[in-house]
Amino acid sequence: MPSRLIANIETSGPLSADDRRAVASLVRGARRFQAGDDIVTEGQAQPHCRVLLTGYAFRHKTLEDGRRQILSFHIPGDVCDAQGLLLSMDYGVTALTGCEAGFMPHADLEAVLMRHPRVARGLRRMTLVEGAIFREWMVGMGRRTAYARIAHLFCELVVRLRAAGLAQGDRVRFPINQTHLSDALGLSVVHTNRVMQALRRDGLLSFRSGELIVRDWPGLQQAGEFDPGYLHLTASSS
Amino acid sequence: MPSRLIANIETSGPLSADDRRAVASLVRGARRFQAGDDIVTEGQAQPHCRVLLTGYAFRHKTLEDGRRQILSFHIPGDVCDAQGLLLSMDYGVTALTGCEAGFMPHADLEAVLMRHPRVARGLRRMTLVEGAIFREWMVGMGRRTAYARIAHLFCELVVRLRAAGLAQGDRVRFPINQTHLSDALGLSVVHTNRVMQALRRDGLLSFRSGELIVRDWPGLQQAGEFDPGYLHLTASSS
DNA sequence: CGTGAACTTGAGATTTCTCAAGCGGGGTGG
DNA sequence: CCACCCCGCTTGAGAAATCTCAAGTTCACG
Repeated sequence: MPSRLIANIETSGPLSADDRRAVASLVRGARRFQAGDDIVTEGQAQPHCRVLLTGYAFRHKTLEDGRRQILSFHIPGDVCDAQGLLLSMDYGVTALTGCEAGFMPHADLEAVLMRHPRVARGLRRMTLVEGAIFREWMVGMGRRTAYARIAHLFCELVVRLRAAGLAQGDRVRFPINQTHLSDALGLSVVHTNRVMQALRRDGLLSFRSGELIVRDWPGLQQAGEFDPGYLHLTASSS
Repeated sequence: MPSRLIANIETSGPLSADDRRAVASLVRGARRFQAGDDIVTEGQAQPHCRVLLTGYAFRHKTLEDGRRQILSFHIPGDVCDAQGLLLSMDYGVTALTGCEAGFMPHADLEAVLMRHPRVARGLRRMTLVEGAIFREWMVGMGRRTAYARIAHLFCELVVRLRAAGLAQGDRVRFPINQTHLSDALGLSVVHTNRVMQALRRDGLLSFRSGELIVRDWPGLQQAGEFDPGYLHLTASSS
């Protein structure tokens, strides 16, 4: 069932049939969520980790006065709250589309980590890649203009979705709106809107109702100073 | 020797004498670095991970045109490049003061992770806390003003250094200058300077030649919207 | 046909940046 | 011992990026 999760784990090296079986039986009870539902609520402890099976979601931290920072976007095969295994949850995860998420009971997960070192290593690698993406976002928010930041995010999404086989050529269906975009990039909606217009005007992309079409891939990469290395999509290590 | 590292690992639960011995014999050859030296060079693969034993350091990504983003500050007991074990290094680590760093050969580290689950869990927890700090910085850069961002960073440093026993009451010796500060917070040096003056004027802190004195701790926390939860300093889990 | 969400526009206010220069102390060569 | 120099801090002033508020538009949907 959780074949995308298994594929993710295997980027750090192939699993044995037994490893795969262990992961498969670890993931239970797929539950459906509607767009906008909380999959994981900020601050609330859970006895299991959630794995996204289908659909999209995003992680966020929300301040008291409503300011929100989106921390990452999740695609099928991502573990939403690996953090919950050892730490309290300091962020929430919300469904971006209707989606299905399975869960992995913490105790069982611990047992698998213990008995299946290749699985443990794969999950470790996934956590590290996640950290690498956080760092790249930090560079964007700290040191890139709005124009470059938006271009960069779109490059990242396109590359990730392509790698997961969820893109159709230069076209990607990814249902984020300009509010999500602003919250992910630390911009106001108005400014995001204006910069998006500039990106369109410059012929780099089209974007409407959740569908992104890349019109000029080299141009978009250049505008976003995008180098996909940090996504560590190739199976090899250093 | 690497007692601070062991203490860090133990926040996720006590180690056995055997575990501790394993960690101790894993860490080799302390090497000295001068302030400004690269401890880990961006993009360069290494056969070992570096552990900071004494002194301070910081992680950063540097773009071609010189823009730099500081990603985190390291204190004794931190592993600088756990990432290198499984992924190529997409950031560099530079000494902030003269410091000593030991190394843990990757192969030996893998072996310890395999044979000492409590150590593995401790390191896993350390990686997760690191991620939590990244996320909090993202919130700062995306959604907080310069004033709050600076206050927040100082709160974080004070709390971490206190927890490590490296603070003297409300006084903390931490040798960063305003350039480091700007690069960590995504600000220009000029603006950082002006906001620092405002923080002093408001009676929240004093800061000169690498020494920070907190003058009004509740005020500083409030100004930075600081809640230490994300640092996960208490030993317990969720 | 009415409604709401998302997108767009205008205009003025703020924040933050850039450039350019001056200041001050510690270290060094003469 | 002094002059000089460099680094980090500070200041001024104008420019650019980005934000806020407020309103208008579009489009899908019931």
